[in-house]
Amino acid sequence: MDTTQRTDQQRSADRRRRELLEAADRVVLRDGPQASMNAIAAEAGITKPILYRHFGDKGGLYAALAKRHTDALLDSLRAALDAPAERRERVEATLDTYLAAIEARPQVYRFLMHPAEGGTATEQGFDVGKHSAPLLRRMGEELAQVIEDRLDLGPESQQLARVWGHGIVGMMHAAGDWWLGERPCSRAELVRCLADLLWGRLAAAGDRVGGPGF
Amino acid sequence: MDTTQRTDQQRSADRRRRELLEAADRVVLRDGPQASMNAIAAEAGITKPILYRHFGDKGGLYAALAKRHTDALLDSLRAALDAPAERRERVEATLDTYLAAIEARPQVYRFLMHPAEGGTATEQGFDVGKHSAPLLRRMGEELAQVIEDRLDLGPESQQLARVWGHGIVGMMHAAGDWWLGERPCSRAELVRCLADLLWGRLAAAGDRVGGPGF
DNA sequence: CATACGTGTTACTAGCGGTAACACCAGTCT
DNA sequence: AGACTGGTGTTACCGCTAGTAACACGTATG
Repeated sequence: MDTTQRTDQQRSADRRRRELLEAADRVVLRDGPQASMNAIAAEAGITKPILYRHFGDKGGLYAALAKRHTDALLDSLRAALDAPAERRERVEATLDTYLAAIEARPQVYRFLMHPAEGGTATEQGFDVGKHSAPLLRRMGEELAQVIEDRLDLGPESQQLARVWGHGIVGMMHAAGDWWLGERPCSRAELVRCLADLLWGRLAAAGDRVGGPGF
Repeated sequence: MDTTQRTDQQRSADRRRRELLEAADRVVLRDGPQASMNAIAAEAGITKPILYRHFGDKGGLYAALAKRHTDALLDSLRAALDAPAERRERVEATLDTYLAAIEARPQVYRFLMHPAEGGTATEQGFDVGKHSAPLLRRMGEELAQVIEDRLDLGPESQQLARVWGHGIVGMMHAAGDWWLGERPCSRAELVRCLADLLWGRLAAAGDRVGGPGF
């Protein structure tokens, strides 16, 4: 039970864990969020109980899987957000990075957004949104932090930043989801439209003739 | 098999259908989206096969259920959107209506947003967002229509309106979801923050001292 | 009376998430 | 050597789900 041995064991366990996650990744990429534990175990060349020993339950496995992808996406978003350019350019780069990511791997994106939580009715309480889409929450919080750090918003700075963070992320997400399904325009056009919205063109637009205006 | 009799039968079937939907509503309100067909049948005082004869499968029942609530919510939103007031007031009223609805019945809201699609792996294709949240899509499309009808947005009017419709709905949804979970402020404050965002305060805000600005 | 039909049931299948119980194989202590 | 311990793996099972086949009752029509 000396240190070296325990390190070896831990390393071995970690490697196994990574292998299992990669197998799970392949299956989820193939079958979508309904991938069964049986299928994942088979893909990894083992049987179910091993999965359960490593990840506790299906939620644990899915959380581990989601964390990998979420971390990766957040890294690219941070890079776009931190680039040395002026505000509008950076906003557009961030939007474009997100949209490029969901465009490149729609199955992964779908898995992250709709984890399809549990079959046997665990969790009874109606804690809305608690387990819904951790990726959206994390993106919202990160963006809120960036906004609060860099913008001067007066006394209610923190509250505004958090609302805006989650709001902007939601805007990006919903628009991206719709765009991915219908492909009504190019990615660049979508980015420009969204940036225009954030830049207040909605308030600035004139009423159409004959109506009371929106 | 004359016309009168067939009408009678159809009316009877429709009434039964409505009763079943109301029972399903109660169960979903109590158990959340994981409500089982067994539980719904028991609540309605009948057994499973009858449910399947009426709705085909679980997806069919859920779709019928979702349509009722979606229609009701969209009606209130339309009312707020059509009220005789100026643009900003109307936007705020619409936001507030939506937020009040999800605040009043979080279980219904959650059911509408996360239908928890099927246990046995139906649908193999990776049609992202197709089955995800029909409510969001419908709200986005309706808002897009209103925007296009009433605002003068120049040559790319239609495209801008659709992007904005889905984007604004997504913003409202994500912010609402987060707000419902954390309750960081009052509903009125949230509405004001979101309206500020739509009114371009993000672009207008000054940089914080010492940083390059967001 | 028989025949069709709508309404309801029981009893079942196949598959899911999750677990208990057992087998094997390494290294360690006496 | 021989017992003992801990990690890795298995088979076989439980309780649950969605969904279905097959059968039973009541009721109008020929």
